[in-house]
Amino acid sequence: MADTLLVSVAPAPGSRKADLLAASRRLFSERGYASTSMRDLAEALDMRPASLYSHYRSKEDILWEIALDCARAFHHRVLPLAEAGSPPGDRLAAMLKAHVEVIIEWRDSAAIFFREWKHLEGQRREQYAALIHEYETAFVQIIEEGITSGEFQPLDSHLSAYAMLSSANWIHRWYQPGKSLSPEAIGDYIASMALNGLRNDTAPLREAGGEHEGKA
Amino acid sequence: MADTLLVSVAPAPGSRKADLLAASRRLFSERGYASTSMRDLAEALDMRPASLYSHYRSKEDILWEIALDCARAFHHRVLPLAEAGSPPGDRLAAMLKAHVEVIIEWRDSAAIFFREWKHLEGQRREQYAALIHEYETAFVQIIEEGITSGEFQPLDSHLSAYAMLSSANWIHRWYQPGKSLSPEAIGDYIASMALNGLRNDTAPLREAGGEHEGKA
DNA sequence: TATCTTGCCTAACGATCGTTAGGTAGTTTT
DNA sequence: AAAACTACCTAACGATCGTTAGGCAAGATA
Repeated sequence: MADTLLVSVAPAPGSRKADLLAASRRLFSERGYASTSMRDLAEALDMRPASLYSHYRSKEDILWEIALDCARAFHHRVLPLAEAGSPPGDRLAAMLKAHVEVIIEWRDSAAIFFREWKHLEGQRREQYAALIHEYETAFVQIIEEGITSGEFQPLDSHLSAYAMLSSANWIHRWYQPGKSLSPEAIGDYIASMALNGLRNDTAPLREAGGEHEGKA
Repeated sequence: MADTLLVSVAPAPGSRKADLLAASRRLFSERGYASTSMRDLAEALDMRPASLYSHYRSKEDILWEIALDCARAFHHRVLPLAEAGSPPGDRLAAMLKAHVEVIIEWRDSAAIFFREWKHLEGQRREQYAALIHEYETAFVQIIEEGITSGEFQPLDSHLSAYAMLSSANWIHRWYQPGKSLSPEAIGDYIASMALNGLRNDTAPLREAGGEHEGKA
């Protein structure tokens, strides 16, 4: 659909433009887009604010490039895994694991993929919302496949997809490279929890799903 | 610890101050704190910007009150459920369900509990971070109880707690009253997914937990 | 050598920000 | 009836915002 958006045009590594992108990713992610001024970015790069406009025509142009970069990573590395021929559970686990790895690898801009893109305006915002919707739909569809085949419980597919993606999307809040588990181990945990839950299957089973249970 | 922070001093319902809080909750949640100006708030209430200062001494004072209100709801309605005498799995399910219900009931300020509090400064920010940490720790501890008793799999307790809270914290992004499921049903889904996972237990079992599985 | 381009600079524009000073009409308290 | 308080107002302050105009030195190109 919006595939032309996803063709990479990354600046040369080590160039001043790449430095600007890196600093923007970090500051937008830490403080938020609205709370990061062009003067903040300039200071981080030891430049004058006006000089930034030699590389980008506006603050929103920077956000747009960062947001697209991150969307590219998710689309290119996760979505192809939806199409393998294995059972839905295996494919979903692989997708979740790849999703987690992208989040960790793109730590600084993952927050932008989830949050800060809302500061885009007009057509860009609509295009980006479509990219995100397309991405989420891949998870919804594979869950529906699994429900149809009987491999998954007949839960609400949208709610399930949002729940498992959300559980991954918070990683950038607490992940610390070196101190936390490896990206692969975290991916395995998240995938396992989404598919098998926290409960130990060898313990006495309980009824699944949901009626009420003693609400105040 | 910071219990005095959690004593409610809510303004009378229907008062102008309550209107201001409601408008602030909605706008801070929709656009973010930094992108909402005092003039925006004034316009939403059909007032002049300066008049807001008859009710609050600063913009941050408004954020602080909203953030505390929301923290109160979580602490008062969820944490007591951690202390019942039932098995960890049952208590955790009840806590998650209550957590979801608070998120939905406090839809407009839940985003502030999770995100916008970072715009608090100095001592307030530290106090609020402590409140959130205290809240999360209750989930971590009950998971550790369940692991010790053998009811839960021996997964990382912090990671598990963050993952299940996160899966709930995204609800405010898509929940639409009337159109979505009831808060109770969503709470049951989230709790069931966290404990039992998506996979149907009557289907052929797979190994749980986490080693690697054929990464590219 | 002459011209063009690149990447930075100084200076400043107009808009918008949170906030304050000072006033006024209506209500409540003394 | 006098005083005090409440909830709003007009006007404006200084700071900061994204951005632009115009210049200048160094390297690339002709």
